Amino acid sequence: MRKPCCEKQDTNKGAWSKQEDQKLIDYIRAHGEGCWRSLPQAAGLLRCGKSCRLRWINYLRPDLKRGNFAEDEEDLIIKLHALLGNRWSLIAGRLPGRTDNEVKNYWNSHLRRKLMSMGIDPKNHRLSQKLPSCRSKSQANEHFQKVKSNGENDQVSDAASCVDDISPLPDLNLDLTITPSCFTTEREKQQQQKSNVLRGIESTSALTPTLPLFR
DNA sequence: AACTCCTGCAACCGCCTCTGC
DNA sequence: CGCAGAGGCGGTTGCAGGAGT
Repeated sequence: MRKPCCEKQDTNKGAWSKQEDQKLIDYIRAHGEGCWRSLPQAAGLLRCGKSCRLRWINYLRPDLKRGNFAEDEEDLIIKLHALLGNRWSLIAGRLPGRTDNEVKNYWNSHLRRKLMSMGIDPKNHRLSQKLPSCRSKSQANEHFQKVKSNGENDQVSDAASCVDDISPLPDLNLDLTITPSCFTTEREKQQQQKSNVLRGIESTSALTPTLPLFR
């Protein structure tokens, strides 16, 4: 059994109070982010470091854009989800002022339902009511077997196969270009390279996927 | 008005990855 | 190279508030 991230006794849990928020803000303004484990004690907070980090990143950071998602943000999330799967931090990285938690929540509460209501399987972005690009029963079976053998949880490869399989429909919005220059951190670049390898993309040059997106 | 059900979101948990030694 | 500690991430939970009956 793994050791807990911090001593569980003597730490507050649940919703943050205004005083706690203020302490965290004041401390980070004075000392900057980093060393989350020692931060609570230094800031006089009875919280674990992870909790402080989460609170700051998801709620207190000054550059956060709060409120409803714009239509273009929705589009981008759907496109990126088709490309990356549940890589919420990568997706959030493309949406200035949005956090991975926010994007994840928005996906689970709004976008997933929206896609389902349009007859699209939110897991793999395929039309769920009729199989795409299968002209005969045998082709459909073959397709089904292929999906099955890929495994349900392999969302990245699944999303990628969706890119391969689906022929463009008339009202699709297909404009998505991701170039390495937009990956701001080394970590993101590494993660993107990893996901490229997973999906069998060797070159890290511009990706211009063809994804099903309905407007 | 009271109750139940549903929805959205903040926060937690546990695993994975990275980094320094 | 292997280990341990810290940070980061995605999945899940729990609660508050709104909608419906």
